[in-house]
Amino acid sequence: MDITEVAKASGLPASTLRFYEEKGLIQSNGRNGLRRLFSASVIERLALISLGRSAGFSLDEIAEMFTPDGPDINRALLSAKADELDRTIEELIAMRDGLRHAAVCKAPNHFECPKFLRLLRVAGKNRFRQPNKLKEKELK
Amino acid sequence: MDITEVAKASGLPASTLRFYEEKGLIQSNGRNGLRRLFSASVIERLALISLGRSAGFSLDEIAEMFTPDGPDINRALLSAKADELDRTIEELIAMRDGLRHAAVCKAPNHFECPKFLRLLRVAGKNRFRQPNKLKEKELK
DNA sequence: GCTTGACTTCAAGTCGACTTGAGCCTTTAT
DNA sequence: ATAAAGGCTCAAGTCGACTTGAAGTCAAGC
Repeated sequence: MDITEVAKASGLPASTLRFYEEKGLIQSNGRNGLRRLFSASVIERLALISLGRSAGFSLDEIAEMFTPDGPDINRALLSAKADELDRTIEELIAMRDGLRHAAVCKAPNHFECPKFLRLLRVAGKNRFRQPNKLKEKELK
Repeated sequence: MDITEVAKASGLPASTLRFYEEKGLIQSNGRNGLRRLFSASVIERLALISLGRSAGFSLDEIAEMFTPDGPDINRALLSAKADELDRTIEELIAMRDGLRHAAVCKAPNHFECPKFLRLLRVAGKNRFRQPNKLKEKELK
């Protein structure tokens, strides 16, 4: 497959594919003149990369997982991420409940509402970095 | 309170407080010489900002919420974010289950495991940008 | 009176994951 | 034969939320 086909099949722009190749996340198996040739299996690989990204792995972490240096490093890492996700999920649930409440709360000032204050305490504990916002292009 | 007290009370570095002030997220009420003076209420405000960040609002969005131009813009926005969080939570739950499964799965290749493939499909739908990783400093 | 240390401003740097641009080379259609 | 389409490389730019650095100001203690 050439890069455009891979781009279409995966939904990723060609620039990203080149970038991933440079990072060692995918390989092209040869060239046709200048042009990269990919085997069809790269699609699954890309799906796996998407999956990893969605689960919160960085590209570097994903790259490591693809070159198994140790025996069970992957499994340990996977479990650890699952645990991490678990915590994140609980935080988000508290957050969601708080938002929903705040949206309908009658109290003139949220600080007078005990429910809200409880939420505030939860949130205070979990200050983690947030994703960048999506760009227009990525939204449609 | 001076900036160091606020920093201690809020857990945020002074640089962040200056940055927030510049962005209009907080106000200092006067100076002692050059030095900013803050009223104690800034602490609650900062907690609210933290809360907003944790819930996925950008600083700009938070700033907007603090200057209510419309009547119920806040409530609508809060509800919308709650809905958004709800979707995110479901995705993360699928992701977590998938990771947990992958960590113990016996299949030599995950692509041969139906459970994993199902997860892969879910993940494929939700490619959203991920947070930057935390820095050392922020971890401890 | 002079150092020290905490504050100040303003500009520039950082992080990760890409994207964009400039300038070149090839294949394909006219 | 020539031009458009599309791939190539490499460097630089982008995004948001801060952080860092240089250079200056100021009050307090010796």
